[in-house]
Amino acid sequence: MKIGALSTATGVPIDTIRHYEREGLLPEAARTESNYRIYTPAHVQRLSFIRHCRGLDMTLQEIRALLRFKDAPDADCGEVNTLLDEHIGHVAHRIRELRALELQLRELRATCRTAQDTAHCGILNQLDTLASQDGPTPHKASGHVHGSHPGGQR
Amino acid sequence: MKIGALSTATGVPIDTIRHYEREGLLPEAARTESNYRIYTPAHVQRLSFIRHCRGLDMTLQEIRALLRFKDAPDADCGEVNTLLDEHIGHVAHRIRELRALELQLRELRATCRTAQDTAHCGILNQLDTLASQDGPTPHKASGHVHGSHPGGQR
DNA sequence: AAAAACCCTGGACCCACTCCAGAGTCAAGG
DNA sequence: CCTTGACTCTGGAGTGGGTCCAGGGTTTTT
Repeated sequence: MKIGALSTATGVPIDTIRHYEREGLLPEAARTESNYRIYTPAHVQRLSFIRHCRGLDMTLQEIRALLRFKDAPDADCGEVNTLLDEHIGHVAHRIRELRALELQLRELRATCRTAQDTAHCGILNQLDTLASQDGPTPHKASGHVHGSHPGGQR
Repeated sequence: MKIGALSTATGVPIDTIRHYEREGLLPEAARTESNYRIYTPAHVQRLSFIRHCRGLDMTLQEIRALLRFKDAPDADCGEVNTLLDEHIGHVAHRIRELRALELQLRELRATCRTAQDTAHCGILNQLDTLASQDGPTPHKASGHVHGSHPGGQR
């Protein structure tokens, strides 16, 4: 199958497939005479695996590590556990952060119940006041779970 | 005060201050004869405001919008509410996603209690099996709250 | 006067894509 | 046979929110 077929088979955009190949997650595909990539069912399986891991919010690096374990069937699986435990830790950490955040935002929102002019807006005033004390700082790479906005996807 | 003083006063790295200026969040500072930026207490206040909003995980775009409202004291504050409500929505949405994710990850982790060789590792096998059905896909820009890994910070 | 500390600009880099330009390839229809 | 359109290729740029660096100039301290 060619790349378009792999794409529809897995639901993964073509550009992303090529990206995974460049990043060494998918092995380089065989080529036709006209330089088209040719994929096998094994590729479908591997791509689905990658995609599932991405769905679990793992980085490509983590997935690469997981794939290395998969490719070395005699290796110790303890490291797989470790990797996963760390990932769970990051996710749990980020959830706690976001919950604290949501609470703050709701409190902030409560300071403005009705629409008035911005000069008297409780929200803006509150943000000003909070700014002169010092509230939360943008989260640094404390874990590895990032903010509330999607990355580079449009 | 010069940029270093502003940096220590607010705890915001120098590079980040210049970045905010380039992005139009901080007004361009006056310059000395030798082209050094000179800041006033008003800058400290504004930078703290920005930083507090970033701490609430708003994008620079959202903060820009908020600052526009702040700079137009007669404008309708209803839009501030709307902006905040949307932001809260995104955060709440991402929390739900991450919770579902954590649950999945814990289930997955439970399939491998003890370290064996990877060929029999419940986790890898499980990921394979899940891959052939189809599980969750990487979250697209459904809200605007992104994944579990920090953005470009080292 | 020399050394250290500060400041400037402009550019590259991070992640995981996403989009695009410009070119080549291939199957179906006229 | 030729055209049209769908498909594929490569390489490069852009996203957000910074961070880091080189290669210079300036100011403060010793």
